[in-house]
Amino acid sequence: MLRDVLREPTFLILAAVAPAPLHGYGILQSVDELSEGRVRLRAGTLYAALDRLVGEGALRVDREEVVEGRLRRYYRITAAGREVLRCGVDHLEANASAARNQLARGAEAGLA
Amino acid sequence: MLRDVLREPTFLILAAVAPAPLHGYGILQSVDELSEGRVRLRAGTLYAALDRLVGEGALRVDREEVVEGRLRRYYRITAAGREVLRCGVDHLEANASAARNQLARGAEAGLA
DNA sequence: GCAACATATACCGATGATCGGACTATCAGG
DNA sequence: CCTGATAGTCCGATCATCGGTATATGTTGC
Repeated sequence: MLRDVLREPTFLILAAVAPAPLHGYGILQSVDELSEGRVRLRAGTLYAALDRLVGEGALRVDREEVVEGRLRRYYRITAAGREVLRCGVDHLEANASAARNQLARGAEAGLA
Repeated sequence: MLRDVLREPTFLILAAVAPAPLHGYGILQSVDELSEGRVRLRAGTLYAALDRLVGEGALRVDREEVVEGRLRRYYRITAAGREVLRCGVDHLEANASAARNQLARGAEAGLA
């Protein structure tokens, strides 16, 4: 379970797949919604990250379908992947609250 | 004010300098504390990031002192830098709460 | 006397996630 | 016809970060 850092795209990919198995293109859209348009995943980033996450055991391929002549590959989050994501959430919140506190201390001091 | 992404080290550096001007080595220690030991900045990362942030106008050199024969260069956060950090905090919190929600939806569905 | 450690900054090559785009393919709508 | 949505694949480029080295001084401990 040795994860150094979850970058934003990777973090959001895991979050997108957390509720239910989802295919690549669906993840693309889900990440867009989850981040309220702040993050637009590149196809290259997505499929590379997907391969990486499967390799690390955070995701696994659930099933493949062909819908209207187009392949859909569904990815499912693993127990390890959920743990990584949970850890990442805690991490993010800790950083956010620490930074918020630091900003408040600066404002108090009347810093530029 | 076009900031694509704040990576964790950069984010924490800004947070460290937010309350008051601080010199490089002090930032190193502050980041360590702020992140509760989760993040250990490399010297290379720090001084490169510092130069970059000054170049971007998020920080500026406040003053230089010589203490016990050693140079201390103090960095001060700018108004733009505070804005970048504030923006980053919101961003982080939004991502964290979205991911938390997704995890809850997965748990509800009894996903592995 | 000397090793080890804290303080403080600087430089450099390697790594790897992400970016930015191109490519293939099908189907719907104007 | 052409655009846009859907769906996946591949590839070179970028650049923040990593990991380590170098330089210097002061302090602590054996």
